[in-house]
Amino acid sequence: MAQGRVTIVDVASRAGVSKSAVSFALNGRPGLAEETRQRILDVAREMGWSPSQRGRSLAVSRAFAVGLILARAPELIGSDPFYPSFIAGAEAVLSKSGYSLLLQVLDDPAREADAYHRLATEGRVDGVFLSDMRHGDPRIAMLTELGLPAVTLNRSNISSPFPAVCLDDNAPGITVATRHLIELGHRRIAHVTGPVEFMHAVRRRDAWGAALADAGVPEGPVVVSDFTASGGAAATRELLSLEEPPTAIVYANDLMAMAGMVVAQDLGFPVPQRLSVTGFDDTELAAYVSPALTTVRTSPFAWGQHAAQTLLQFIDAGSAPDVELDSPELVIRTSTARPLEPPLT
Amino acid sequence: MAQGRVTIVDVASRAGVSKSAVSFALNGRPGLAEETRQRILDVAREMGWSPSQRGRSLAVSRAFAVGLILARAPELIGSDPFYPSFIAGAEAVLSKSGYSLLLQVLDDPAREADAYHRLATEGRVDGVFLSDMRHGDPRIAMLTELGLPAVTLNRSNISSPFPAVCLDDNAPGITVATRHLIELGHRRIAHVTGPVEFMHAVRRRDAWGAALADAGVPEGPVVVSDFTASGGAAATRELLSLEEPPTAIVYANDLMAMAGMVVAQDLGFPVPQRLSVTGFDDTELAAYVSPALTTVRTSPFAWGQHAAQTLLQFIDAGSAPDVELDSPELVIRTSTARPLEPPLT
DNA sequence: CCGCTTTATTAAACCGGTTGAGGAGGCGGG
DNA sequence: CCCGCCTCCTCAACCGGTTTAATAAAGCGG
Repeated sequence: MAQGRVTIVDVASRAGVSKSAVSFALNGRPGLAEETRQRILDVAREMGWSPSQRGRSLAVSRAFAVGLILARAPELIGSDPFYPSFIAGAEAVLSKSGYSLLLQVLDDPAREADAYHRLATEGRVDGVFLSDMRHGDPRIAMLTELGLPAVTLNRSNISSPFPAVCLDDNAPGITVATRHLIELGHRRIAHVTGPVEFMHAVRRRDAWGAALADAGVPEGPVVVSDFTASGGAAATRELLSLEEPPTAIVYANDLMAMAGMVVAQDLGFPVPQRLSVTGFDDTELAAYVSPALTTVRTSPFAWGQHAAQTLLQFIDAGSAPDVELDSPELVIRTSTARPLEPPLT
Repeated sequence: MAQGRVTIVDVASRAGVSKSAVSFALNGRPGLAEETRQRILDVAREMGWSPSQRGRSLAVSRAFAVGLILARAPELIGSDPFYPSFIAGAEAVLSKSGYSLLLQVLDDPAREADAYHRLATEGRVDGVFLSDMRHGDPRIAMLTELGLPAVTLNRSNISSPFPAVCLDDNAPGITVATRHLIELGHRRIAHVTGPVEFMHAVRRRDAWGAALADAGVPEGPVVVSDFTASGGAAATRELLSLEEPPTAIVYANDLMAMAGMVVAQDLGFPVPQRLSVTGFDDTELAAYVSPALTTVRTSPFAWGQHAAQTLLQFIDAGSAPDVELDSPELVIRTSTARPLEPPLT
């Protein structure tokens, strides 16, 4: 059974009307007697018919799908809890609107341009999410050229015709984390950042620097890392081998912070007694390591929801306002404390 | 510019041939002069044309996409590194074949049936991955009924018309972890498992039990948990409050194990001196916690690759053999050691 | 009872490809 | 010289919907 799929003409003939009538009924268009509409819908339900997305897509020139392209090394994707939650949030609003999410994962960032190009020319999607914004991000020009709608997750540093949905774009999360350390009395505060090609990495770095400058605290050392546990461990080892090791480290994500804490304790820097540590993300595990990690709680789920909402609106209406999500909050746990020796003021 | 997309007829007229000719050239069908074929392809490339997936899909009654439906709570998805890696692996082979991955995330497992139904009747996908197999999994009957091809990730306990791609299906990973603990001299070995509706949870439990029975070691206590850090912490607290606490715990994933280690140390059970711990997954962080976690290394990426390969073959040919991936390997680190007091034999 | 408007419905074109049947031209064999 | 066949290519139908324009029927004022 279920050999030949049931199509609109099957429904039409069963209901004794033309296929146009079925289409009208389905899409709630005016010009059909209420009774007829009802009968058609009843027959459709009874026959278990849903309109073929293929036919529909072709007719209305829409894919009813949006794309997300991840151009990160697979192992990095796995450890970062951001995407799954973001996707869950986006999916929640997409599926409600009959849209699907097309996910593409690239190991080789060089093939990224090609991937967007194909998504666009093949007409597989009506729009895309642009994540991990970079400096002078080339994807913006490319998508403009292709005529493919997009939404950027936070802003790039170049002007863009696409709406931006921002969460912690100016890194107030890092600002408040840094301030927290300053208030505790720290004066040698280091920073472990992500790859500098990412906007969010430099924004966080800048926010950290500005918070220090505001308080008249000299800028501590910075190590550029890569968001992985091994990178965080290496960066920490580097910082703690300095002649004057920092008394606190602001990490750009939880994973590096958690790995860093272990390294610190191994090197004879108990946390938080001799080293305070802050993370970023508030992954579930952060509350269950020892000491529990003080970190910045972001809400990727909400971010996904708003990004999807904005993207759909932009696709529909041709324009959509930027969205600024609530600043993330600092979750203070036990990985931060006053420094052992008070600073010489 | 880019107003009207370039279509097959544009290419045809530009190349001075019919659209059939263009189609033939594109799909490498015989019956075209080599020179003509080349000219057509040149024109197509020059005009930047890729065939519209919409038209193609409709004509050949194929979606050129496969689906993955995740019916887990969003926060659980985020912390589990399995899916991102699995998806990356699947994507690697899918995109090579011109297929896309449709990802759907459901908060409410009750809506799962509906989701599969729509995917099938709307014709959005040509097949799906079935993950997190459950006892007497109802999805198998549903998909059979819908005529939607599928591949199951490990087997269900009911017969299935779909090929299964198995990794650690009989949980040899847990077996070897348990044996490792037995060899170290442990005699009170507990187990923290995932929700029992999942096949893999009970398979792991059974493997643990069998390994103990094989060695003539009495079965230790079992706590059913939920794969989360908080669940792992709670389970550990429960186990260590027993009158006779275990000297070792086999956890069903790393996240629970890592949270469990912290709880243990807090309760005065230093790891590995008074408690040995094994995890499952070998997440990146596992090597960077203290003590470093002894765990079972699975390869979700390879699993994704094989699953996609098998699914495509099954869609194409109507049948595909089951695949049995290599058993995962035990990575011995420092969270396991001989028990303090030798057991009274 | 006619012509005009309004309402309910349908026929047919269209979206952009694929595909089976068929036609034009060249060539070899009878 | 004609026929048949092969090669190369085109025509037109088709996939399953949407949408525009046209038609049939009904309402209505005069």
